[in-house]
Amino acid sequence: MNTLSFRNWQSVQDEVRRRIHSREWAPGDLIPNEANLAIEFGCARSTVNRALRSLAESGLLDRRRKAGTRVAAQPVAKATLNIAVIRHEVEQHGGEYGYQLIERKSIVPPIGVSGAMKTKAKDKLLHVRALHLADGAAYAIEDRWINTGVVPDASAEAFQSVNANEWLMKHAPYTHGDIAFSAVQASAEDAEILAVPQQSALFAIDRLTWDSAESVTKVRLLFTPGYQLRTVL
Amino acid sequence: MNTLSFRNWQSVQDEVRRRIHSREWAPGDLIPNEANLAIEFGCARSTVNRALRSLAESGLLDRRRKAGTRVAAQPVAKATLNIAVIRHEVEQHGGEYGYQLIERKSIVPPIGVSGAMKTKAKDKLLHVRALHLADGAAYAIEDRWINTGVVPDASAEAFQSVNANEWLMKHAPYTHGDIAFSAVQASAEDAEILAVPQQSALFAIDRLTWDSAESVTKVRLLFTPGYQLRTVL
DNA sequence: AATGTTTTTATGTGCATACATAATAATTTG
DNA sequence: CAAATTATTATGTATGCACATAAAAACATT
Repeated sequence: MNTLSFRNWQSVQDEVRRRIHSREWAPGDLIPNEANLAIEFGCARSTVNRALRSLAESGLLDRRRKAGTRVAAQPVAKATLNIAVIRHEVEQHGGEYGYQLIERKSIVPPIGVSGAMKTKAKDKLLHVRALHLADGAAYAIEDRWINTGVVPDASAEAFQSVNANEWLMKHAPYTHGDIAFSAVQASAEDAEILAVPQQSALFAIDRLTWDSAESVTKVRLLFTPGYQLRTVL
Repeated sequence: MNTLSFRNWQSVQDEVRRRIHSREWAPGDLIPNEANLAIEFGCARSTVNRALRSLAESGLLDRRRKAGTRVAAQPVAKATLNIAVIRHEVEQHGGEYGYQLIERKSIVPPIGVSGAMKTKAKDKLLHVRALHLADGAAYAIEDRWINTGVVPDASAEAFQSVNANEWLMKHAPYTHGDIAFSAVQASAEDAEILAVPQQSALFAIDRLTWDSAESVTKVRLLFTPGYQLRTVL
């Protein structure tokens, strides 16, 4: 075994990847510890650490103190999606972005919404419905609830020409959120707005964002048939 | 300005997060450089680097050499999805996992499939269709093509009791892949197999994995209505 | 044998220092 | 004045060392 020299963490990572891929280190196997790998690779332990940590983050390795590092038995495919701003998404595909407000009013939301947003059942929320267009054609319907208790400025905004997503991005900070993807059938109204057959399968993104313990906004985006959300593994 | 002491990278990260969240550092703003932050925080530059690098990875900061670090104007919501093994997904929800082979044969695929998999148009591929069950009820249909040129062992496997995904995980390494999510209408056949109304909106996951320049497998999973893929931001 | 305690060990992190690299800014040159 | 050249600067990374921490393993105790 000639002590080849891997002088940077990327090449160490590549070498580890290669060994896993070639089954030299099979799924479930315990691999040598950092100190030994450092000796073998002719670099500092911190360099090995950097490489292994990065691989662990991407799900290829499982690491535990004292227990050591092993090749993930089930490389849980971690796909990182970039939930882009719709404007950018449209423009990136060479289309011209358009926006159209459908409805905007302050009302008491259905119990499901106030429940999810943890607002008082009788509190009014700002309801905004709008249409996103690509080259003049419908692209996605947005149905949004805004917690004006948390974002009072929203009450003064018409959302006539500014879309709510971009406005909120600038004016309302959030700490975390959850997001869900699903497939839903187009309602009669949705189908008409999107100009697609009734019962069409629409791709839905539901997002709920929070500022600490308070909800900021809840939004559902319904995309026209054919929409795909893609990423790499 | 009292020099508070942040002795670990997590707390530095928290403090940076706080400043961004409080708009002390607004979206688009250039923040102080690592060296100065290190002085202010009373820690080493490498600690600051660790914190900022991590924030950049999660999309909250944009960093460029010499240009410095700025708060992302559009915190591109990066959602990391864990595309779990179906068995685990079912079992995690407290269900009993079941598997059922529908069809398995070696045939010349449609031109769309050989094109996507970059195999010769006349080469046969192994086509496997199967059903994943949760508590005896249909959960998802799997429609898969396996490149037996790359995974010859698959020809000898019946996939009668072992599902193809788990078998491939163990026997076929891959270097990368792409994945796409979409909504599709159930075909008559799919609807029957899944025992759902025709034209139901189904959530579809299409995955294509590669071993260097050669495709390993192409699979489409169609989930029963109501399926949601969730994650946090 | 079951329980609690101590040791051991591999990863996790912090620090000081040095140098690499990319990209901008300043300067020189034609 | 435009183009090519040379600083300058902020991030990126490698290294050696020290110590922290989680968890397994060994040991002692009841």
